[in-house]
Amino acid sequence: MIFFAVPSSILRPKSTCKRTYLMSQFISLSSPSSVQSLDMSEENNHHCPDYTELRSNMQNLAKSGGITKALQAFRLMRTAGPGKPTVYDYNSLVNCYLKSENVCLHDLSALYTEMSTLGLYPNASTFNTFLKGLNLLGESKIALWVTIEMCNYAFTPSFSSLSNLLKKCSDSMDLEEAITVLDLMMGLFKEASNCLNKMATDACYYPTVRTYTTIIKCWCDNGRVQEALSLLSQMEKRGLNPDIVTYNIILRALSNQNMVDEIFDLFQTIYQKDIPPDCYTATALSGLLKKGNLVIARSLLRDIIVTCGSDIDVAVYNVDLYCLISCFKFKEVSSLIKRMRKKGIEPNNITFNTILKGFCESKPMDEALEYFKSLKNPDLVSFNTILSTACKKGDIQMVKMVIDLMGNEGFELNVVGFTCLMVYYSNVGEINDCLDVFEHMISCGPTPSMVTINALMFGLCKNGELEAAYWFLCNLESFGFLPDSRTYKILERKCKVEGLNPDNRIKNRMISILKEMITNGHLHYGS
DNA sequence: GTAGGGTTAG
Repeated sequence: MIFFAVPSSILRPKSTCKRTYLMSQFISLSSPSSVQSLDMSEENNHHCPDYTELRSNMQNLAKSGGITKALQAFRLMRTAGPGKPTVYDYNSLVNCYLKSENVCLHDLSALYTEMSTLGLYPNASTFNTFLKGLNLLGESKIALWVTIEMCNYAFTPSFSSLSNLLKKCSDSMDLEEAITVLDLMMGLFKEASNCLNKMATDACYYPTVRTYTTIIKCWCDNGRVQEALSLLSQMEKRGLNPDIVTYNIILRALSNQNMVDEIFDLFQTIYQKDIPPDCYTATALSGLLKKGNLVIARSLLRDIIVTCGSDIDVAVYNVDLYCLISCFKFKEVSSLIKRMRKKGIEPNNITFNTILKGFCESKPMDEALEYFKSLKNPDLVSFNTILSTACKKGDIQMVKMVIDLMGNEGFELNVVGFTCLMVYYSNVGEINDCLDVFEHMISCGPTPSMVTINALMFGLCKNGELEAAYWFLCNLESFGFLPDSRTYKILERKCKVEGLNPDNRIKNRMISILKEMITNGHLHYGS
């Protein structure tokens, strides 16, 4: 609710939005036992506010700037059930307070203290929200303290928030503080290589193949394959020979990014060095399959399976199965399963879910559902697979049925399920309901992922809400998210379709939108 | 007893 206050206001009329059957169903699914009777005041003895009502009351009090009453309302939320209020509620409290016209350091400090009093464990958004408030107040010294506290909690401040802080410190000639911020900015980017260099100069801590591999994995997981490759050559220069584990990690990253030439080079190196590939080498190719490079992936996979001989495990069979299904070779699926069992390898849930996905993508819905019902132990991924298909097809009856079924089987919607629902709503043009789902995630969890963010970005663009999409992109960081390459691509593509120059379009639109938001009192910070 | 790797859903 709070997170999306601005774009919602762009999209919606002032009247309250409708709650569909589906919305109430999944909200009750995500917080099944949170509704309890509670007296709010003596005059209101017969009224029993639920969690949503308590939260809304707390938010309104915080927005009006009455910090004492807002904190009382926040504490009252404890009566709404175990685990309440959540850290999301707490972040919402702080965010609402920042929207009031009475923001002062004393109150902000009282709010910070409340976190430890109630034993709440902060998340990255908690710190980003406080930093936003301190930025608003121009309190750079305290902002630096909060940033260090954020690092102590093992969260990483964004580069731009550090950059902003650095500017503030430099402007006020706080040289010592500016150097501290600069130091923090340099851990973000140079920590790993500095650490390696320091280790290399000290014989006692000389980095090993495993040390390098650990860091290479970190780079790969963050999509920084080029850095990973340069680290690979650095370790070789230092006389450390990468082994199959190192190569598998790099191969997986290359495969995920569809870097075919580099994959061939890597295989050439592996074979030249006479390092035999293993099961992990085979499964590292799944990214290539997902990118549609079926012929190359299958040929490499075949070679590996021949080399591995009888050592292949269930994961390799699953990737092989993925190949068959991607090539629509359903008739060969049962013989593969038979081969697995003959070798004493029992198919697992991943095997069945891979087949289910195949049914969902290339068979009529009733056949997919039939296969789903035949599963002995469907897990959350099975449910999400069928839910995703129903959502993509815009089949509301099926969506309802799957959600009801999940509830009956004791499964709660996770971030993937919620994202599927957002996709459904944006596909059928119900962008307000899509926003409702997103607001629900922000307020009550589960925490949205970058896939969720991009699904929303896609939904906004698809429904012609470019202004909201630009606003959303430009404000992501303030709320603890960093746009990835896909986020930008979605906007770029939309601009191309409309024959617009993305740079000018974004720039001009943003200026006018921000001006309008400031005029209307929606935006209180940054610019 | 001690460091690093994979396959299914958004």
